[in-house]
Amino acid sequence: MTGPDEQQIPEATIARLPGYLRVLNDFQAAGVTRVSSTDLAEAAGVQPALLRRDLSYFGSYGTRGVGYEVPLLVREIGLTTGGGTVWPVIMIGVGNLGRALATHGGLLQQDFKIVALVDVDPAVVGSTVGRRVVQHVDRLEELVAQYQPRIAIVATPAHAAQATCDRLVDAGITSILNFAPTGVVAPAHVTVRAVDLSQELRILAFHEARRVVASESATAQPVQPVQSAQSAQSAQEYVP
Amino acid sequence: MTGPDEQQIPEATIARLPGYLRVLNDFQAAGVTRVSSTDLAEAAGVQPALLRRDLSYFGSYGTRGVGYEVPLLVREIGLTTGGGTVWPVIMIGVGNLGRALATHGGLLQQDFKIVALVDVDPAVVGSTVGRRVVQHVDRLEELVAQYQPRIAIVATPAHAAQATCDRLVDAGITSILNFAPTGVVAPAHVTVRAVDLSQELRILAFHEARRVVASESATAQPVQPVQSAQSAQSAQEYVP
DNA sequence: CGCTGTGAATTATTTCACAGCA
DNA sequence: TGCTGTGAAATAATTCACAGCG
Repeated sequence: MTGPDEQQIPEATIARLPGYLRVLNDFQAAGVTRVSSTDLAEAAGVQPALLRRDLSYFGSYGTRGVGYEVPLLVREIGLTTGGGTVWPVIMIGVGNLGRALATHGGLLQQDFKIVALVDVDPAVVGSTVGRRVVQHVDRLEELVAQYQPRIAIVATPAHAAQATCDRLVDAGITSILNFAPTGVVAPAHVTVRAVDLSQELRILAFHEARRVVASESATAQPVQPVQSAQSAQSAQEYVP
Repeated sequence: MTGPDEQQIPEATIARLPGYLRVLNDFQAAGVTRVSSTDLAEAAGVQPALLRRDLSYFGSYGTRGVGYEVPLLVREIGLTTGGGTVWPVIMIGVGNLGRALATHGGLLQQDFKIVALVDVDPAVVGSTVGRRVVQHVDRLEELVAQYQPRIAIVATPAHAAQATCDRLVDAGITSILNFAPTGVVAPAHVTVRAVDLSQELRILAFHEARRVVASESATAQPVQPVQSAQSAQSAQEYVP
């Protein structure tokens, strides 16, 4: 048994790293080579102490009295979050949303590459989306074996999501980004992240509904400082 | 004084409510009228105790020894998360992603309605997307005044996101769902939620990168190199 | 008896605040 | 001097475990 020494990086920290990387890239593009935790934290929308704590999990990349070297930090966080390699990704479901995602610059960025697009609809199979010909879902296992993706994007209708995920997991996929408007369960060794548009809207609606109540009843109290929830990621991992 | 009873509902709980509502709707559609915290929790992917705690913030909707009445719970959570009204929503940015979102069933569901679509691109302005004619962004303030939306969906390119949000906030928007691949800042009274696709992928990549390191140190057996067999494991130096 | 609702314990995350180094 | 890195404290979120009611 390997000892329990492996510093466990908090999930909350992990979820913030891409954000740090983004603002660091902006700084770098602007020619900034050094940045203090205060400035970086402000740009990223977190407290300076939290930023320092987050970075400290990876080691000492700052210089006391000076700050952090932007290029160094970009490289370190980049590597930590999987940069430096091109991750092959398979996408299941090429409807409106899938098509938008597949051609969306954000997903095609540097470190990720969609190696296969899959759908059931005969009207879609065979068409070209973002330079790739959409394959029939029957070939899913074959395609996974061929391209060896570890990450899959599921953009199927709700009713097909769970079955699709099961097949993906069986085929060897270990990370799933689920856009289907339904929850999916997967074995513990698989990381599942869900992005649900209507859920996000509901959360906003909740806050709006609260605001109405608050402003109606607030005559003496200052308006509820409804904290703005920056960066919302709902991750649901199957826990045994 | 209204007493100290105004229970502050944890943000974490709020984020889970839409998920509960979804599985409750599924149960209801399946004709289930009662459900125990254990069953509901399993379907929602949380622990039973957590579900009970979450629901307890809203009052006692369960019956000891029996469980929860599905219709009652659907109604309560629905109302809490803004159901029962139709929330007008304005969308800024009608590119591939915006178009997909606008026509996506999830967003058009029951409680939300896109009342205006806005873009800058002359090639897009004037076209019809999901029964709505895309308006020029110049009319943004006018449209907000006309339809009184409180919620806005921002699906512009990164460079336009902050300016767009500023205008929206000035116009009176108090909730923003940001799909632009950049962070935006807003006054404290505005709720901002961000959905960033590439960030989600990076979080998955982080976990994948970790898995490689973990399995390598555990079995001394190198795992299948990812496609371009270059240094996929250069990220193994984060052991402090 | 079975299941909810919840105080208490536990765990996770954030913030404070300051020692220590460049 | 100025800013990082981090113990210690504070806060938030989750889980345990069981009293209490239908």
